[in-house]
Amino acid sequence: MSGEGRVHVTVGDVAREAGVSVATAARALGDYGSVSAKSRARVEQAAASLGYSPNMVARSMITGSTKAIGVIVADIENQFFQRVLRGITHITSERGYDLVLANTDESLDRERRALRVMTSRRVDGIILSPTEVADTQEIRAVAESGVPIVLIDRRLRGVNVDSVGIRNRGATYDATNRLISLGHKHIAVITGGTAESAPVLKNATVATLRRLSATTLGTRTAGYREALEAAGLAYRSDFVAANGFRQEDARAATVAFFALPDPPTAIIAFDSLLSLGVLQGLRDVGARSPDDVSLIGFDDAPWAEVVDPPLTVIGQPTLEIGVQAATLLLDRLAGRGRAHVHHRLETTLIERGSVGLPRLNGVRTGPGAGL
Amino acid sequence: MSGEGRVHVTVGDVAREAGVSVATAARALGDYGSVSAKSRARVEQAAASLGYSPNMVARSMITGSTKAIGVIVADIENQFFQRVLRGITHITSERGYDLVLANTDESLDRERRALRVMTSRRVDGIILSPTEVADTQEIRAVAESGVPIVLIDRRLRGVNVDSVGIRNRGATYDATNRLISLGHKHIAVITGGTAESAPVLKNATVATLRRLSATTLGTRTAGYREALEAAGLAYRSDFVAANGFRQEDARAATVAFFALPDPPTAIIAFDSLLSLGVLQGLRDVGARSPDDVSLIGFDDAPWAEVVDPPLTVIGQPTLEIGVQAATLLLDRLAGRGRAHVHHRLETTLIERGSVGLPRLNGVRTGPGAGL
DNA sequence: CTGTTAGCGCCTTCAC
DNA sequence: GTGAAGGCGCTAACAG
Repeated sequence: MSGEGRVHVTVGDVAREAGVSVATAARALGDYGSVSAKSRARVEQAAASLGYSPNMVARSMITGSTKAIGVIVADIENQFFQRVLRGITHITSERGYDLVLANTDESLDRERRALRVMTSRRVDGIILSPTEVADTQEIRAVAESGVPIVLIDRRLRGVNVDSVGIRNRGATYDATNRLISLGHKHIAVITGGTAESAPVLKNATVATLRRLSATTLGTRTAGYREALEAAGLAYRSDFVAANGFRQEDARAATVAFFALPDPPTAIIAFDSLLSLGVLQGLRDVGARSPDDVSLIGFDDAPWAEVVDPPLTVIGQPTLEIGVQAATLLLDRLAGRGRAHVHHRLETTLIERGSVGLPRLNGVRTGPGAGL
Repeated sequence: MSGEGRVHVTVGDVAREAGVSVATAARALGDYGSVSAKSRARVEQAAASLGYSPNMVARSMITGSTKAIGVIVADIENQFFQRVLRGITHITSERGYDLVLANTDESLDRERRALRVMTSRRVDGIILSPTEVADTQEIRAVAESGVPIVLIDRRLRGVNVDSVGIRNRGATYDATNRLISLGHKHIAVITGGTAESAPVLKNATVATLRRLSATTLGTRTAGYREALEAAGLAYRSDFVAANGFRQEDARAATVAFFALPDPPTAIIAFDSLLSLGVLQGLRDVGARSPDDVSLIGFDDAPWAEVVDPPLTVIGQPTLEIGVQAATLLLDRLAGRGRAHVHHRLETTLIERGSVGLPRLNGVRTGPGAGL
């Protein structure tokens, strides 16, 4: 066994050692109230010699604040959330808050559990990237219980909390448009949606998609559809893949696209992991980008520049999303209460080498030169 | 403002509502002791109608266990730690533990702070990836205070705690050997070390490197040096880059290699982010892999297969490292105390397209065919 | 500036 | 099986 079970030094111990009262010791140790320089010195010395470590759980109990922020992400392995996480820690660690982390893997059930964990741990606030089919009921309940929540990436209709994300519809609208302007008429999207959302993403009307904007995917799909419509291009549900958000799923979807009698000449992938899957799928079927298909990914990953071909992407200010989310939350905790806000940050189309003219009957054609 | 400041329902409230004593309510709610089915039902119903949420901080205070694990990683943005984290959550969430996360960015000071945070929060155990120049003093103190610690990735001499990592020396030894067998004589490494460790990594003897195996980098460098020695190849300190662990640093180091009168014909990068930097640096100087230089990366990233060229890597069982670390820790918490162990997992050289014959005077030569 | 006292919400004896 | 009382370590209020 490992020692005789953790015995901690308390303020009382320090006080005794320093020859002062618990209150004075606590004041010096907790850095509040006023303590004479002399007492403070004695307490600090006693604390050091005894190896005192403040007990945050006791402190939290009395102050009602844990100085902890709950972070619930949909997928830890996604580049996007890692950068966001870093943005969050930048702010929180600077302001003396620690993080309790939970991963939902896009599972609604785990999201609920995570929410309960955070409530139970009495975190001071929560930063949450809701799953696509979020349980607004539970989120709303937590928010109403008085724990500030900031949603990232996704916004939820009917839930009155802050949110930070990007202009999803505009981003895909612009990207789709870029492809259309090059002459592409057969543009497919890999949404990353799962079995639950697939029917909606594939068959709902644009109006419905926009209304159900609980989902990032819905909104992005809407932007794509709208660009198609604006250009008078036909929409085909078989060009919308929604078979999962993992790399392998995107790979399979890509292969499936090329099994179609008339494969798409361009593909937009809704996140960086999916882009990777498309690249693999392309290899599987022996297609080359941009010669055979143009490809636009979402999220500028560190590898985007060195893949073959260098990937054209819709860049999101990921770090900034985290920074803003944390700032919003901590400001609210600091009492600077105000109406709830929804920050929509801008994206940038970063053009590299994966977009070109459409290939028609084996010949590349189009109104202008490639990118 | 957001409501009148979080008022929580307590066991007392539930007890009153259910018409039982606090003790009985607490027993039903906390699921311990024995409660009649009837009381339990009434308590549960009262809890549900009141929206009771157990207060973990109060519970922790009395039980002495927070059911929380502190995870301290060196770099959240590194692929390696993300996978490890996922491995950890697999196990911990299943066994009812939550995670408190801290990032050190390879800063010793932040590592100390993180350790203090974890102590203060009274986490039940800690999983830590120590910085290269770890403060064994502080880590040892925490371990001796009775909080179990499991080290990941890196092992620390003189600190008596569990650790999980890979056979670092063997991995680089084998990789270097592979290159040597193809005829490479000028092999460089990008260690990712920083200014502090650079002099040691570049100039220490192999024996010293092995002894100071606090560091992964030291051990990896030792493996590289030993392979060189075994083959009778000269060691050159200007072939060892230790100018930082960021992508940009590796890029700069690569460019610097090619400014040498006789650039290396092969490069080994010590982690996946560094590999990416090398790839960029290669582009900067207009060198192609594997024609101009062979490249071996560390850690099989999701993008390794689709970069140009597909990257040959030393694959680590990252997920498994997390799983084993968490399992080790929780088993120890469960009282299954035993001697401290050091798990060294095996790596695999995954050969793809970035390794070939060395280029000599503009002509590729070597004993065999390329990979 | 300092000390005393009460109590945060829960679990744990200890009686009954 | 149930209830009453005590206390985990700390801070908040109030006197001095």
